[in-house]
Amino acid sequence: MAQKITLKKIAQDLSVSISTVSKALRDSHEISEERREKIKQYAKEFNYKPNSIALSLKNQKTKKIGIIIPEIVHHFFATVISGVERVANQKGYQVIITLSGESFDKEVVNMEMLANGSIDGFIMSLSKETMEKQDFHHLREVTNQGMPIVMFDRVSNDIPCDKIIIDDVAASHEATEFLLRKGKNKLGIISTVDYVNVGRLRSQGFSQALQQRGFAVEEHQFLKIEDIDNCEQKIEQFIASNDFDALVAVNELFAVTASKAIQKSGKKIPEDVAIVAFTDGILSKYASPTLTTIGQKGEEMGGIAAAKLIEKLESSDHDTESYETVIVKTSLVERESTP
Amino acid sequence: MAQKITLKKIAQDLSVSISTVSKALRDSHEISEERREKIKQYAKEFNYKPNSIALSLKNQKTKKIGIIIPEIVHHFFATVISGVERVANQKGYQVIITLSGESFDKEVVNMEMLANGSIDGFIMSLSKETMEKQDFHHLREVTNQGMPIVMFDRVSNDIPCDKIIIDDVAASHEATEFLLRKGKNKLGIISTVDYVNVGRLRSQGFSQALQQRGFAVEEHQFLKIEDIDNCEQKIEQFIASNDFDALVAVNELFAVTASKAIQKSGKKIPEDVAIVAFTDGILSKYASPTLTTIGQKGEEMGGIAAAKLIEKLESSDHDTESYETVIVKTSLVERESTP
DNA sequence: ATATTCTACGAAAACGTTTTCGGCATTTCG
DNA sequence: CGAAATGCCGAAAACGTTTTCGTAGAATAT
Repeated sequence: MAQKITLKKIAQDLSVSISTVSKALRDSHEISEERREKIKQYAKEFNYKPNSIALSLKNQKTKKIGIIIPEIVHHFFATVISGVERVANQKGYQVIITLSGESFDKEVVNMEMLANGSIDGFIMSLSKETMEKQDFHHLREVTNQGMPIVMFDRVSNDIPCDKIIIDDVAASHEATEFLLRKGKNKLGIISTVDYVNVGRLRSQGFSQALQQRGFAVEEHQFLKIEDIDNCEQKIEQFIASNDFDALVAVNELFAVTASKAIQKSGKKIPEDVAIVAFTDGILSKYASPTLTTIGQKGEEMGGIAAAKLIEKLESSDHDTESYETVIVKTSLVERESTP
Repeated sequence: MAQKITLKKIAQDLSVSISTVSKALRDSHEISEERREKIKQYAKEFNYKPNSIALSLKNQKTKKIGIIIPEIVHHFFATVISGVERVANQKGYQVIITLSGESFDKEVVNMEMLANGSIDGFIMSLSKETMEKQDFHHLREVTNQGMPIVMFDRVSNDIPCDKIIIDDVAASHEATEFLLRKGKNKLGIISTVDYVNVGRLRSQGFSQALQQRGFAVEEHQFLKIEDIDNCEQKIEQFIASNDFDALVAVNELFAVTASKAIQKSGKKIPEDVAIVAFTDGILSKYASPTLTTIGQKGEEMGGIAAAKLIEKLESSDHDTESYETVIVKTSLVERESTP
């Protein structure tokens, strides 16, 4: 009903000019105290709030951050968003989210839609398809226009920008070493296909730890899963055809699926087979048995990403072009799935 | 590096007027074919895309939808967002997300920030604090300005707007009846405090089903949890001090916590105690045993919410003021926690 | 030849701000 | 008393679009 109130309307109603109203509301000493008060009171009464679109156009800043992630229903990504939102909001920024659904095309389209003035900068994690194609022209286009990007988790070395990652190799190394120290010596890893960098790097850390301790590393110890939806069969087979006494899984889902398969086969966790999973999410906490995990601290990563982006946005534009890669420490959370 | 290209720049470079460029790019027959082609080619070469902020200001439409939810790390809310995003994107809209963190104040602030021109309409679920306070002035302010709201899940009857909910009473009734049919007759429910409407309604459905079958309904059968963080102790105590053979839980977390407590006490699921949980999320699917649930279809709810909102936004403004409440059918997903 | 209709383009307004500049009226200073 | 300074306000530009309107010249019709 009540029309949106603008400076113009206030100006008309009070028979002054628009500039006078604007100045009064911004407490300019150019306006006499009497007028200033009258205008401010009127504005308050009608609940005037400056139109943010107009401000964006004027200032060439939107105070909005664009996020592009593969899926929001993955707990890790949800925690990252949560972290981004927290620090962004606190610094007066808002967050626009789009989902690539692991599709390259959708990632490109969403990126283009956001890049046309809707936002000041990006925070993103690449889709699986993008990782596979290694096609980053859309990112390059955006950075060429001077719009900053901060990448996290699934990043590309081809793009110069700030990056927030965990040291996947080191974390996987640590997890593997942890299992070895517990006396396990027949290890396997359930990972993703190699073009997903986190999968490749975690496999690498696994191998490193074994070799360093003088263990052989053979192909049959690696399961690389492409499609998360029907991983069950592959995992069961992987377990049945090997005599593992410990497993590393690159995500919770693989871990809990493996856990169930192991228990179904009559073996005990952690006595017969121990498990360590990446991503300390809700599943690990509530599975039976609960899972020892490598906490990825998504909330923290999101917070750092937002802080870095905003810092770049608010620095006196492009004085120096330097990019940083922040490595967030992981933390091993011990639960029931390891001795 | 390369500056953002605008109509003005194209016009300068090609020595024509801004309006000519605009018309040419929109394929106006007012411009000669020769010029039109030249301009279009130039625009394409420099990858011109109209500035969306300027368009928003001009058209008084942002093509953006604002979402306010309590938390994003709750799987149900994540699925809703996923649904909203899907249909919004498909219809050319983008999605801005803010989180209330169950806080009234943050809900109000976020709402005010978004209402100043940033978006065309809201999709939201109320924070717990807002439900408790029953203070909806911020919603009323927004609707008074003619901005449409669609509420889902946690809604208020005091606000005239479209609503997307499940029939909590009926669903809870159905779940309870299901347990009774399985021969269970000592039932309990683990719910939230009453000011959260879903908790109250689900308790109500539970009672109804029991009464309809001639069972007594006593207070000791109800556990109402306020704080989700340390629900464990309360649930254990609830189970220990009652001799239930079946439980209804209003969310997955309560259910799996109860499940663990029951198993710890040496009882078997579902033989000794059966469990039905609300919200068919990831936890139910992977818990041990897997949980029979009432699927809430968050993705679908989100999709419907977005469709309804966009329909309202694109209808010839305010011809009729009619509001609809859509009740999304729930579906009982049988798994191992019931016989 | 004059009047009318096209064709093809540009000027300008509008969306809602902020800010620079200029100017009138009054006061202060020399 | 004249000049400079000050207080207070409005006009206008700018951000990037789209769209309405006007118009100059050419083509057509009378």
